[in-house]
Amino acid sequence: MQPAFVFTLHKTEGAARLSTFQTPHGPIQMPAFAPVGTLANVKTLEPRDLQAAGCELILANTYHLYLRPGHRLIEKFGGLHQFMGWDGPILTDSGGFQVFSLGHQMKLDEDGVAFRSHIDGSRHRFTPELVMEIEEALGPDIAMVLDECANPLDRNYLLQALQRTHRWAERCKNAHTRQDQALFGIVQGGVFPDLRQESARFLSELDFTGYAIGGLAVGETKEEMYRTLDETCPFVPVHKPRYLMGVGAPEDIVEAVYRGIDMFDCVLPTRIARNGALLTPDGRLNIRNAQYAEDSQPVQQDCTCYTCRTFSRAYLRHLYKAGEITGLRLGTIHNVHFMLELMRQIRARLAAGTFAEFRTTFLARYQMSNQVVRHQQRERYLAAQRA
RNA sequence: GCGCCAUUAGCUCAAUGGCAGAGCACUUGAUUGUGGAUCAAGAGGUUUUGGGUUCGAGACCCAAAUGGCGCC
Repeated sequence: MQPAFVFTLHKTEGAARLSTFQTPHGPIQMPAFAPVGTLANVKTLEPRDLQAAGCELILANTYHLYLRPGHRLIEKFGGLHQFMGWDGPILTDSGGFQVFSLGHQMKLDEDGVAFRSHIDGSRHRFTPELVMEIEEALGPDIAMVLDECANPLDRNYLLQALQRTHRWAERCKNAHTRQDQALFGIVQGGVFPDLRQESARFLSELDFTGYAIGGLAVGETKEEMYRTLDETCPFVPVHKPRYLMGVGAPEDIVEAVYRGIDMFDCVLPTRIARNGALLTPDGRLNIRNAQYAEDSQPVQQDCTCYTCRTFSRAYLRHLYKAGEITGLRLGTIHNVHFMLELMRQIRARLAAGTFAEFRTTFLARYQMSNQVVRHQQRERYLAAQRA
């Protein structure tokens, strides 16, 4: 019988990897980016929009869906894929992160975590076993273990939290039964190389289908995050997918691929789209800025997304200023397309063996533009205003 | 025609005769295992006009303008 999950490493360039991860709902070309659809919905988008952007993986959330509408209800509808009308691969986060960031009156002990709902204050308790039950009911292709995402700089606390997270990982592994669902472990340890390596070693022995690096992009500097990846990736299994949770910004993704990461999820592109920040190769563009009021160009000149093929910056700005929901949707369509196009370029460059060069030129253009080009644009705009 | 009330930032409104402010709107930032939220910073004033009282007036007095209400 054919195994449900096959990870194929096609090529490497330095630490960077070009690969494919086969799932029951299709292959995921890696490095991959997963837009976040916490509530079984990528905000403002529909499955056909995601398909149009070339999306091969989306993320949903155990904590949120357990609270509302409930995992048993989703199970009755045949699982997440059928419930939300998306037949591509889905990953669910375990809810660990959300309990710590959203839940009220959280109480941790060896057995699990008690918390109150951020929606209605009702009392709940997550254990590794319950979270596995919920994720199996939700039915994503990839489930995540319950972990604790602690302050990455608090070494004393991390020491204790790490042991518990490891015991929870083991319990998740033992409780997980679905063969058509992959279970990923989550390496923790903050910014400390010895803790990360200990975590990677411990989890490697449990033989998960894939490995996530958690607890980053939560308060440490970018330099600390990159250094932590340098010191962690060599210690996770080579022939398994590597997933950097919660990252990220375009520059972070390029840097993380360079250090050996295969997959990402992040709310950033969709969230900032709803606030008018649109991604371009020349850096972020805030479509609400006054300088775009009469700008007839598309958001991004060479972009093939529906938004850029169809509408001017002036029209988008108008929609945002007027609070029209279509603006949020068109902005989200563009940002998701931008991220997935970035991943396609990364894969093409890895295939061609020119990723290192791409990293340099992409970052130079993306970051320089933030400081220089946009400053010049702004100066020109202000000069025009004075005239 | 007479009487009463009102007039302060783009809008809605504060401000014992003693430094002219807030909310919204506007201009910029921020946003990393979702937050259409929120946060941070900034700009914005001949207090309707003209006189007067006072050491000092957005406030008190006189007149005008504009708006609202009431009564012949």
